Amino acid sequence: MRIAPSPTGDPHVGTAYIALFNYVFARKHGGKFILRIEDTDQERYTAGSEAAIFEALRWLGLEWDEGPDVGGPHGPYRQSERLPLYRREIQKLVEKGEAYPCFCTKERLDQLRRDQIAAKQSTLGYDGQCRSLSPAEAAARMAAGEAHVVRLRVPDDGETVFVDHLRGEVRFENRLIDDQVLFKSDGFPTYHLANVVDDHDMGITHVIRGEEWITSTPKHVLLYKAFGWEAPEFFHLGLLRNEDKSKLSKRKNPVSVFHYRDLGYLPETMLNFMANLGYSMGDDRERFTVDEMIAHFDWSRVSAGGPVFDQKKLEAFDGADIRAMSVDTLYDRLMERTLSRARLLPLLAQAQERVNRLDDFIPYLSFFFGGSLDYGPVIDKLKVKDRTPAEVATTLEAFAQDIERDAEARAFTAPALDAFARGFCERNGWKNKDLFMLLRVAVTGRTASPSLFDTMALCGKDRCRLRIRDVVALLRAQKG
RNA sequence: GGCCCUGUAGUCUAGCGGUUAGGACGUUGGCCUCUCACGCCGAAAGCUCGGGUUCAAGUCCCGACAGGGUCACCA
Repeated sequence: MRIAPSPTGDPHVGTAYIALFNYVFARKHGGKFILRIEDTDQERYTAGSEAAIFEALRWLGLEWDEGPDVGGPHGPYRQSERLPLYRREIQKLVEKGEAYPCFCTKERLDQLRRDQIAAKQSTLGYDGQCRSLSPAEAAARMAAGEAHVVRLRVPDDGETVFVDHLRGEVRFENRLIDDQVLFKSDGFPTYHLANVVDDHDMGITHVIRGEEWITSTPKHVLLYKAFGWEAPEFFHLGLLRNEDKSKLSKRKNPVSVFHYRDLGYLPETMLNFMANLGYSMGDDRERFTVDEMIAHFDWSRVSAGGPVFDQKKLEAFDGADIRAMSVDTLYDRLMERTLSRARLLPLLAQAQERVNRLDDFIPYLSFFFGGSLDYGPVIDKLKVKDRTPAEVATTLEAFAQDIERDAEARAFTAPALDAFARGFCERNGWKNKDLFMLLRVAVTGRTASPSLFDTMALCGKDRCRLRIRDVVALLRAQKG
């Protein structure tokens, strides 16, 4: 069993969801739960997100047996550190004729795609131009240093069948499967190659992943066959959804595990809630621990549909669990996370300059805690001179989105936010004053607060994002 | 659009040929109560549609429809 996230942003609840099922299944059968980092995409790689994945999974208590930080007999556990292995394996495939080098340029492929779309061709894909290159010619061109990728030679006829243990037999016609790129011209393997090679090398017997992978599974099966390896068992879990049933997304929902952690949801409740999204005990029990789930776990009780991630129900579960604690335990939990010394100290430093009595600290600092705010008292402050509410909403939304695209601002530190916000105003023709006040009101619900960017940094990205989202919705709901 | 997956109340689910279709969130009525919340009791709300198979179908088969995913030198 393994969970193999790629470090490309904040740790996603979908990753945690899949991890839960991998973890439970591994524990149930005494197998190993392996964490492997799939960092073969240099462009999307973001620093720090690997550590964030560790943090998120550990917060939930989903400890792995082998991984980059804990080691194990199958290391290394980062794909970027396994490059020689992929090179060796792809070489074997080429020698066997199961894969071939392809010298087609990006431009030619783009053009090919456009032509296919223009011709209303139902099946898009590579036309196989380099398939028939003689080994000698290919070798010569490679020796000349010509840029190339390596593709899998997918059979033209027949079909590839595999069993998904949640759905039964799934069949794909081979002629509809593209000659997948296995090795990129930048010297990195693609997901398909790295995944198959690693799963085999690490002795992965059961692949539990999201339904989004189901259409690439035949490619993987073909790859196992090309290598002459036995394929693992496959289980594709339904995808977590937004309320409108589309794949759970940052646009429409808080999807970072840290959002839930930082707003004070209980990790064990998160786990129980996610377990209910797809798993059922069979009786009417829905409140259970991970250990109970492990003891009970059976694939026949897992449903294949993609569940909506219902915040309301999570909230209800969390409330019930809070109520079930002794006040003593509640105190400990609160101090340990919400009112920890580490968290409080920087907040107190901010309040110290603005507060006169000890008792005023808590009310003053209130906006650093909790989730959504009541904008009733400051509703008028959400207006910006000469701009429509719709315009303001769009700008706020763009601001929140663009932060993610900025390598510095993404880290959400005060100086980075400051620089980013100023740049954002310049790019979008906004006065600093206008945007800053708007943000202040959105994030704090007040017109007076500590320095905006310190405040945002201290509130945390997820809390800010939630509130900005709230304000955007509020503005859109207003007419005009 | 091609291919693939899925289809029980608004949402998460139980059901695996014969049930008054069960539970939970949400919604809602009431009780409790100085208020709110909690708690307790109750209610409304569901088998996507159409064909088969069968004495009998939410349960099996086929088709339609709907939703989702996927068609990259991203994972």
